Amino acid sequence: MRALPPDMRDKVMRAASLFAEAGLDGTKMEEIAAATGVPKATLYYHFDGKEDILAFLFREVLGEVAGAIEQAMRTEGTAADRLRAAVVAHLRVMEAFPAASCALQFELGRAARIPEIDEAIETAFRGPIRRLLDEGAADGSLRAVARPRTVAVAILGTVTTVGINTIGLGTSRPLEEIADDIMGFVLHGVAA
Amino acid sequence: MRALPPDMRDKVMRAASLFAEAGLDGTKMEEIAAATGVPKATLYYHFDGKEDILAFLFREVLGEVAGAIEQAMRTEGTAADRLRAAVVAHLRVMEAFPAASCALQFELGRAARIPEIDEAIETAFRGPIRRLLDEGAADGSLRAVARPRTVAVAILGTVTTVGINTIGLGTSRPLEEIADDIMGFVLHGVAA
Amino acid sequence: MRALPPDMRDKVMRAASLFAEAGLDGTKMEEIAAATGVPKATLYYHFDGKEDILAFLFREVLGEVAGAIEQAMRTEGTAADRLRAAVVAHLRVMEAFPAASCALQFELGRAARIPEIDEAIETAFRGPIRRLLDEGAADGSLRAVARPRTVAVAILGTVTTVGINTIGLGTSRPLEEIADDIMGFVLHGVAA
Amino acid sequence: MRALPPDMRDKVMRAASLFAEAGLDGTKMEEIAAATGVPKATLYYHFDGKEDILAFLFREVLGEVAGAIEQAMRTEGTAADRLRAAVVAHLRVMEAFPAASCALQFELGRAARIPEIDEAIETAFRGPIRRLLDEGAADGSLRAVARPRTVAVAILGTVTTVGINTIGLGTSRPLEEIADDIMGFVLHGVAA
DNA sequence: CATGAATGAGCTTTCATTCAT
DNA sequence: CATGAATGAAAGCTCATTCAT
Repeated sequence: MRALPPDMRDKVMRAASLFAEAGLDGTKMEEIAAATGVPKATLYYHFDGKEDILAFLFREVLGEVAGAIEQAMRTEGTAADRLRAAVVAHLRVMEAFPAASCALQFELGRAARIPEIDEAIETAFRGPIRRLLDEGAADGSLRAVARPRTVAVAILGTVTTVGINTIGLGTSRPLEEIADDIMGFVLHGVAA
Repeated sequence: MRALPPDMRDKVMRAASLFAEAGLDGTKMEEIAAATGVPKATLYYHFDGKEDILAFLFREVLGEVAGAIEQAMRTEGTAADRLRAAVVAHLRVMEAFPAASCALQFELGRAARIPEIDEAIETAFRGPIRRLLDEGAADGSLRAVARPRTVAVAILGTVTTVGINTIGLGTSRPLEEIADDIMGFVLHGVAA
Repeated sequence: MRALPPDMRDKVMRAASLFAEAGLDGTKMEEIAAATGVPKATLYYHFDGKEDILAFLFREVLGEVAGAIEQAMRTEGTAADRLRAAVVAHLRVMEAFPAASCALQFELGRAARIPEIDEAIETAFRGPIRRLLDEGAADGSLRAVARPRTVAVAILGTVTTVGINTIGLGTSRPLEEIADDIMGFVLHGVAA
Repeated sequence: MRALPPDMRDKVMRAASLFAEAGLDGTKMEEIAAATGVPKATLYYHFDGKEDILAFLFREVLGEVAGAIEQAMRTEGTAADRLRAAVVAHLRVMEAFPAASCALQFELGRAARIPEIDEAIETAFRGPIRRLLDEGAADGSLRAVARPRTVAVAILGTVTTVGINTIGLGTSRPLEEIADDIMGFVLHGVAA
């Protein structure tokens, strides 16, 4: 993949909804060309192929998420507060790039096999969350859990699944409300 | 899809890992024929096509899950106890059919669009869990939540995400231990 | 390449003139399909690709030549007589399959790199001619040459070059006459 | 094609081996650019296209051959002597430009269709040889043949075929020795 | 019932070529 | 003059699906 001209990035981002709708294999280069306004051959000039375009989209979204969560983690307050901020940040990215987020979620199964992507997920999500769990155990705002990695995965699963089920599929509820639902569950569980 | 000869079911189940690895589009009929030992044309005699084979696999797994969860729900004990039993039952099916479970998870994005499948997921998962939440609120073992559907989705997301991350990807930890992790999170959250 | 149905062989032979006209790269599968009456996909069912079709044609022609020359070599008479018979046999094959012979000649440069083809040429041409040179030295009808392989190559070059320049390019002179010209040169050279 | 800068000629000659290896169609402009060190677009600035580059190479080699043979023909001695000198000159050019000579030979089938090239071949090879045959008949060093054109073609076929089979394919035997083999055959044939 | 053989319909990818700078 | 960037126009090949036996 070559360095992209500045305007190309935005054009290519428009392909996200295609991947979200139809997946990698279901999306034809012709369609990407039509949706982005970039001729097929030009896409091949800049990218190594369809898969490379999808990987680019993933990198962009994961980068956004990583940035947003990182920023949330620099917030004042207890670890619990910052966990909420991180969840909100994550949801906000899903709101800003709904199509790409859906694509990421739907292709995640396959995407997670690509080491580069898995690493990016670790960096963007699991790592920060795990750190928050540690800090929360220290500052007393969260309880110490036996397996932080598993819990981080659980939180990630909760946020993305609920996120896709609401934001991703067009149900436009206020983002804060969704965050409340998620945080209620994530913090207190369902026990009485 | 015609009624299957008894040995065919087992043969066709062997195709699950192909779908799990490569997805619907990435799996060729030729490969299914090779993996199952059933000639391509014979598959077409019994099934309507590739998609029909995948749907068959999904139906099988979802049927198993539905059965297992239903059975768990008839257990003695509080709603919280039965929730645990349901989660264990779900994980047990994932353990019994890892490839098909992965396939289901990975193709879920697209699969959820097929009404028949979405309905099956509602019947097998979300419905029972929601009922348990209601019963728990009644018997005092679970707290009353504002949006039971969202919480059901969150629990489902937790179980499947953690499940795929452990069972699906080959990490063979004892199932009870994984269930403990999940239930700790689902019941009590991460708040101190 | 699968075993060909009997009628397919003849149909595919019709592609020879395309290769003769335009070469391997200049001949499109679509054109082969049109010329043979066999659908593109069916060609791919039987052959591994364009190159495999050309290789098939070569094998057929080289097989014919090998057979014809071998038969000529079993003729009565001196080695010189049999050399003439071999040349005539070779020319007769060129006359029977002019297009394929041209294709073979024109693609020979590249074809000769394929070991299988080079071996076939050795078997069909160079070997028999070399044997004739030996036998001629023995029976006194030909002179003993220092490098039989080089002379065999020279004879081959003479026959094919003259053959292509006459038969291959449509000049329809009687074959015996061409053979006379060639044999006059091959036997006696141009010295006074 | 524009007038070439002096260093360009040598750079472009380096493309000969590509054409020899893969032929006109099998050689990509990108590869020519890489092999010559001249950017693709710059090649297009100087040449009309790929074919024009190949034609340039042919013209260069054929020019060399024509010059060498012409010079050989101005030699003292009988026509037979000069025929030998011409063959040696031809072989010497093949030795000096092996790749381009191979390319010429391999693309000859197609090249011969281009009138300009065919004319060049007539001028460089066939014409001079025919003239020698005439002169030889006159000075008594060669015999009078019925069809001088056919014999010229035969000699040309002999020289190029043997040449490619020895020089072209890397067998580095002394050139004079090869010439001896060829002349032995060309002058005296293989009759006892 | 089961299946080997055949094919229609596309899709990705490649590349020669152009052109603005 | 020289060239990096861009693209129109194919073409090779694949694969789901059909059907005669």
